[in-house]
Amino acid sequence: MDLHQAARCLEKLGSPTRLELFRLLVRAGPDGLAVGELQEHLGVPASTLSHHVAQLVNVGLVRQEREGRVLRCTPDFGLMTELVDYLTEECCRGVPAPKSARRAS
Amino acid sequence: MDLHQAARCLEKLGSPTRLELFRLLVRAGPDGLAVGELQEHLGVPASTLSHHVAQLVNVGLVRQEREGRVLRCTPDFGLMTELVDYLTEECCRGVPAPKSARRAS
DNA sequence: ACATTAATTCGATAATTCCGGAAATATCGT
DNA sequence: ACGATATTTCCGGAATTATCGAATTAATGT
Repeated sequence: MDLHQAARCLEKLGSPTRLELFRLLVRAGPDGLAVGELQEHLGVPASTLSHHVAQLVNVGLVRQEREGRVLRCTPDFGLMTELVDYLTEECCRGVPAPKSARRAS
Repeated sequence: MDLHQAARCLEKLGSPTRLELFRLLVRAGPDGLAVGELQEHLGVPASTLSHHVAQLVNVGLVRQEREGRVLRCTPDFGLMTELVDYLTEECCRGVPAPKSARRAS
């Protein structure tokens, strides 16, 4: 994860609607949620929601898989973890490396 | 840290310029950096930079303290850590708590 | 008071994002 | 083929954000 990818991910998570959307997916179990289910939870018009979902898919934080008429959305835990790791490593401690607890890749 | 505060912070970090700016402050030691020093590193016009800094100050991720003619900027490690913790807790694991409780809960 | 340096605010323009209804596409059941 | 459901794409307007030169405020030294 480099700075530009991190910024793109942060930008997309930096909207209340999209952050909540992503949080719903994370908490929704391994099957994730269909777009329609997201819509019920979030209460935004279909086209608007579609735009938000597309942006998260675009940066890779959400994956979509067709299942009949339904598009099932699942979060990419790996990418999200990379993002959090980047923030922890690059933006949370003053000194380059505190010599202890250096476990991340 | 609630969802809306997290979204506001993420939004402001979600710009390459501001993310690099914040990263510079984090890595700059306890005295942080003056706005002018940031400008040298980032190479962006003074007024543009001032807006970016102001946005980070606005959400509380950066503090400013006057020191003579110079405005010294320092990152708020506490808030940044809260943000990372929020993401870890709310957006990184599918199940509410993975049974083997980690340290803070 | 004046000049100098540091940084912000102003003002105007350009670019981007957000939103949502209407139309289009995809899939399924009959 | 037709109708129903799920979702996206298209389109345009409204709102927001980005950019940066010029003017302005703040602090210091002479």
